[in-house]
Amino acid sequence: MARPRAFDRDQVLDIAIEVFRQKGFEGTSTDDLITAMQIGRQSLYATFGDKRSLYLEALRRYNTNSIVDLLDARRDATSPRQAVEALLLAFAEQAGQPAASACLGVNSICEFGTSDGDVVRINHESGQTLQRFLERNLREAQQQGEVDRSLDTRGAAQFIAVTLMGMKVSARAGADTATLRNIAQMALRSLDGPP
Amino acid sequence: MARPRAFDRDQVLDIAIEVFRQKGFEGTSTDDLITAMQIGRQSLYATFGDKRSLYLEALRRYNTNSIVDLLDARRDATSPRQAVEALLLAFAEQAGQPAASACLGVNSICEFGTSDGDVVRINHESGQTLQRFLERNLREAQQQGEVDRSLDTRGAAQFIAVTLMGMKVSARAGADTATLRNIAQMALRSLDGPP
DNA sequence: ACATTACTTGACTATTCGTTCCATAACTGC
DNA sequence: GCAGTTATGGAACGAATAGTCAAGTAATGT
Repeated sequence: MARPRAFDRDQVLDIAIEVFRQKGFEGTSTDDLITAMQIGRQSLYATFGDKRSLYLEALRRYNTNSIVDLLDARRDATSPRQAVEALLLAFAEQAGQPAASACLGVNSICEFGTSDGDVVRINHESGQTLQRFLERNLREAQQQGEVDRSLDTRGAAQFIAVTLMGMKVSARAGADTATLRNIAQMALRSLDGPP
Repeated sequence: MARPRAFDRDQVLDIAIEVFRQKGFEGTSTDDLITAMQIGRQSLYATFGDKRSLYLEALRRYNTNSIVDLLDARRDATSPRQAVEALLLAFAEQAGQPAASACLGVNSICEFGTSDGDVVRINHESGQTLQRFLERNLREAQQQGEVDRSLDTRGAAQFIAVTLMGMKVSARAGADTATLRNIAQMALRSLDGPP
């Protein structure tokens, strides 16, 4: 019917994600974006609306993919506790690499706080997804006796999620895999019962 | 000798800190600064150099004060383990309040990563101070049998520090005091020995 | 009182910002 | 190949940006 796009939408969106991860929202100019994405200025505005819309879409996509990657790590786990362990350790492995880049979700929280309702909503949603996964696994692990029976699984799931955020900041500050792995293991200790 | 400043340097620096905490480095304009600080543009440049210098000085001062506040929470503690507990719980109390604002240190890590050497250095320094405090207390607590004897105190101290960072991001996302307190308590569980 | 010093004020520059306009190019269904 | 439709490229917009300049003003030591 009409002239088709000369670029793949998702492909250039992934590039935008990478730029935003490295420079943040305010730190990224539209010039940075079109240079990295290798598309014209007009194409950017026609395809994604304005800079803010592009950022929100990038954040949505990043969070979704991020959760998928995270949950994918548990595929070989043979027990619910192992699933949680695998998630944390796989993250340590990946985020500790020198070339690893920042978490767009954590960055957006730090940059916007609670001032931007859309950002809050997007992050809350993916936060809930992770929370549900952790809580379900911890409950099951509890039933199998893999974690302390007296543990509040909801609180424990929140704790694991917060540890993960701490690890993300740590990784952004340059922490290596060994350090992150150790932190993951320390967090897992708290799931055990009292002496 | 000559006309004295019409404003208190530290006082307006504290205001700059507050602005940077809320808006980040890139998100803060020099207009934002002089408006909030209530000083003239020239006074800002004459007193603090350029925007970046002001930011670095704000970060240095914030980190120093932040550590002091944090360590001050342990003054009533009667044991090394209690000191660590008091630190985490006092932070939960303070950061969970609705009016609490962001941690400039964590924000700077997220915004700059490892790209700005000065930022890295400043954060590293205060990170080390906290790390030393935690490690010393955990070692002493270990000697008194308050924490697991087989624990690697250095790794445990790193873990506590990372948990604290996670709590900071959590608080920035809007977590309340009760949630943060629970996370602190979960982290402390990991210091106990195995069942 | 006066000279010296330096703070203050506000205008100013040059650049960069996000966004839009417009003419042109490219593709599809007929 | 033509008409209709949409993508593209570049120029241009006003607003905002970080930083500077120069003239006026206030406080101090002598």
